[in-house]
This record gives sequence, structure tokens and C-alpha cells, in this order.
Amino acid sequence: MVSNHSLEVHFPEKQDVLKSLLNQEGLRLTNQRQEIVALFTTSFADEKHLSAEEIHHQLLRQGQKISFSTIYRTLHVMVDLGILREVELAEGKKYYELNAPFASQHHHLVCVQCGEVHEFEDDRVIKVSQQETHERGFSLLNCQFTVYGVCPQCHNMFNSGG
Amino acid sequence: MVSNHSLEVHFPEKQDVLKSLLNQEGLRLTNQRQEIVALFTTSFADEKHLSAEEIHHQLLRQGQKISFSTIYRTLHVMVDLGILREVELAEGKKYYELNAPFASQHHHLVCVQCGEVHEFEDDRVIKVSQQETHERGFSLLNCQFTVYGVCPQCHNMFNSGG
DNA sequence: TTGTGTGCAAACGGTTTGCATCTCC
DNA sequence: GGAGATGCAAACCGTTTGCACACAA
Repeated sequence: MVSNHSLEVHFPEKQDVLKSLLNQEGLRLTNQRQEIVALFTTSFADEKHLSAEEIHHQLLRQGQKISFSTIYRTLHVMVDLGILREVELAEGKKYYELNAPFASQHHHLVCVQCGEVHEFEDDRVIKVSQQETHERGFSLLNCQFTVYGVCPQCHNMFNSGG
Repeated sequence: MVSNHSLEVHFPEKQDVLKSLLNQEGLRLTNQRQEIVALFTTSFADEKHLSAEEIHHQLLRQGQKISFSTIYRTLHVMVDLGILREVELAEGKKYYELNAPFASQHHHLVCVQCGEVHEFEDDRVIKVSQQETHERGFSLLNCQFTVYGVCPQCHNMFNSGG
């Protein structure tokens, strides 16, 4: 059987990019910051929209001890650097995801029953943003488009399960 | 000079609609509920996106004494009845506005500096929502599209004021 | 008259902050 | 060595809730 060692390398170039982005602002690359960002950049992470609590939970499971203050402070730093962006998916808590150009410009379709989140891209959304801001003389910073509905699985549950 | 008495009538038919919507559900029309909904329906209200705190403030200024618990409970009732809907405009607090069909389907352009909110309509946004939900078998409940930018006035302030 | 609505105050949950200690540059 | 980062615990702030009293139907 072939060694899967290559799957386990730590992609040092990613850490270098992160380090120089931080150092440019007089900030430092710490273990905690690395681990938090890694949750968003590892190719095996299928859930890329993370709340502070989910980050805490995942790092604890990996054996990393980290405080909520550090998580919140790191998330702010990453948003300021443009590495992450905040998204509104559910009520009462904030979610974070990789920001463009580190990830594609996309929007979200959320099932209000099970919380499942789909991403999608559509140029029309960007065009409407550009048109509206241009017409009113605004500069465009950001836009959030979130569609709420019920997914097929949850539909079936209600229809068959009573 | 002509009396402006007609401007001051209380549009009793609006209260009747509200009362029957409530009574259908076994709920009651109280003074507090009337006053809260009136903030959204009076034609002179130029700021139609209100938070619980703004509602509290405006009613106090009108000499109405009301508690936050009543405001929050009323907002929930009105959302359940479909009269109001929640919108995400700023961080950390919820805003409410008249819901369709009591108001038009629209979206928001927000200045992140001064908080000014513009409403706009665009069929493309609804079409994208319908297309995405249809493609994935979701039912469409709701969508929120919010564009963030800087308005011309705030631009000028930064450019000229230093 | 009775069940719904209100106000008060306390609880709640996610987030922020002050401070002592630690660590990256 | 010194500025910046961390962890802890307490504070914070918008929101929710339990309970006694008030009021619409």
C-alpha cells in the first residue's frame, strides 16, 4: 500500500502567506491563529461556515486548548486582514467563512429546519449590487444575499412523518 | 385657514384589520400593540426599519410608557401574524419592518458609516431566489439581500475633512 | 369572569474587556 | 527586552422568561 504521507504535509506556503499578512500589520503568527485559520483552509473541511462555538468545539476535539477570547479576537483580526468575512446564517450568532479572493464570491441557501447551507454563485446578484450603489453614488463594500427555505429532506419528514 | 383635522384622524379601519388578525388567533388588541404597529404604518414615519430600542425611545417620547418585554413579545406576535418581518441591517441587533403584502418586496442598501438605509426593488433578486430553490428542490420562504457601502456624503467627509 | 397581556427584575447567551502572564519578533 | 497575544473571570448588551397583577373579550 502506498504511503499517504503526502496528504499529511502542512502546506507551509499557506502559513507563510498568513504570517506575512500578519507581520505587515505588526501582528504575530501564533499557534492559535494558525489552527483557527487551518479549520477554514484544509481541503477536507466540508463545513466552511463556522461560528466561534464550532471553532472551539473542533479545536478541543483535536486536542488544542483554546479560550473563547482568543477565538473572538482572532476572528476580528482575520476579518480586518480580509482573510475571513462574517456571514448571517442563523439568528443570534455570527458565522465566518474564507473571504474573496481566498474563496469565491458566493451566496447562501439555508434550510430553516435542519440548518443545511448551500453555496451558490450568480452574476446577477453582483450586478444588482453594482447598479444600486452606482445609481446612488455609493461605493460598494460588500453584499450579503441569503435565501431561506425548507430542503427536500425536511419536506419529506413533515409530509410522511406527520 | 383650512382645518387640518383630517390629517389627525386615526384611520380606524387599520386598527380593525389588526384587531381581526389578532382575534382570529385568540389574541387581543391592546393599546401597546396598537402603538407599536402604528410606528410602522403612519405615513409620516420616514424611518421604517426599527429596532426594539428605537421603538422604546419613540414611544417614550410620545408619552407612552412601555416595557421592553412587551415590545419584544409584540414584535414576535407581529412576525408570526406576518405583519412585520425581521431584517438584518446592523450587527448585534434585530430590525423590523412592515412585511409584504402590507409593504413591497424590497432590499436594502446600507451606508456602513452613517447607517443610512435605502430600499430598492429588483426582480432579478427574486428570480435568483426562485431559481436556486427550485434547482435544489427547496421551498422558498424568504430572502434577504443587503448591500453595504459608503454613501456620497460620508465619502466627502473623509475626502475633505481629513 | 377568565384567560391573555403587561411590567418588573432576574436570567440568558453570545461577545467583549481588564488584567496578569506568556511568547513571538 | 518589549510589544503583542493568551487565558481567566467578570462585564456587557440585546433578548427572554417567571411571576404577580391588570385588562380585553
